[in-house]
Amino acid sequence: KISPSEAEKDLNKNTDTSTDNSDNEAKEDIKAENTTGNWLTAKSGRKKRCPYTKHQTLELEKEFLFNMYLTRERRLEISKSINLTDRQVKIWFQNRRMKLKKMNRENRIRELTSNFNFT
Amino acid sequence: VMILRSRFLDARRKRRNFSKQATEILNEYFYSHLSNPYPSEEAKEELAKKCSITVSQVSNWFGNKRIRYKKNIGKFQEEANLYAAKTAVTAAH
DNA sequence: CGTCTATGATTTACGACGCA
DNA sequence: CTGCGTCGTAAATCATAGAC
Repeated sequence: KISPSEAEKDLNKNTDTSTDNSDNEAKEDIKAENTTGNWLTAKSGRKKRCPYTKHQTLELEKEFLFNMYLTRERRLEISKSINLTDRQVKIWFQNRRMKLKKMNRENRIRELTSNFNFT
Repeated sequence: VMILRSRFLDARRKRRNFSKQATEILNEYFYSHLSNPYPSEEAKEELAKKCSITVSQVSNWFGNKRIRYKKNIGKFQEEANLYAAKTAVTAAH
């Protein structure tokens, strides 16, 4: 439960305890280099985000409507038909499922709120 | 009732900038945790409550803030100093 | 009032971790 | 070990509130 993505943060983590009391003075040095911690470490070698065309999105969306999860075969067909790599299609479906989950969460809350206000 | 209902539902559709107080609270947290501005899920919930926004909105805000701050630290220097001073006072007492 | 820029939200792409 | 699942995020991009 505590685990969620702590790993990545651990990499950037610093000892907060040292920050609290700190013996100032040398602060300037520390500050200049470290105030921002390492969290701004850029991710290396990542592919630049490339917005998909309307056609690609539409096809993906249609397929998602048919099934939220893809078989390897289907994934291959689709990626080929819309000119995306199969990795991109895999990731698109993962992201799409997360989006759906988020939408459901919001709808649930909204409904509760509506009832509270109007019934 | 239905009118009020639809009004409420519509209101939610348009994006509004957050209130000044909300932005204040978010910035205070951001600048007082500048070395690691990644609130935990619990912290996000608390911030969401204090700001009267959703946890998702808190996440969006931090995501945007981190990347925009990083992209142009200079532009945020004044703001950073302002909140640093403010939290210093708070901490002082 | 019309231009723009700042701001909140959404879309790609991963890394870290999980499980079978 | 492979391989695909979720989760949280970076970074780019979108949409348009709002400042000017």
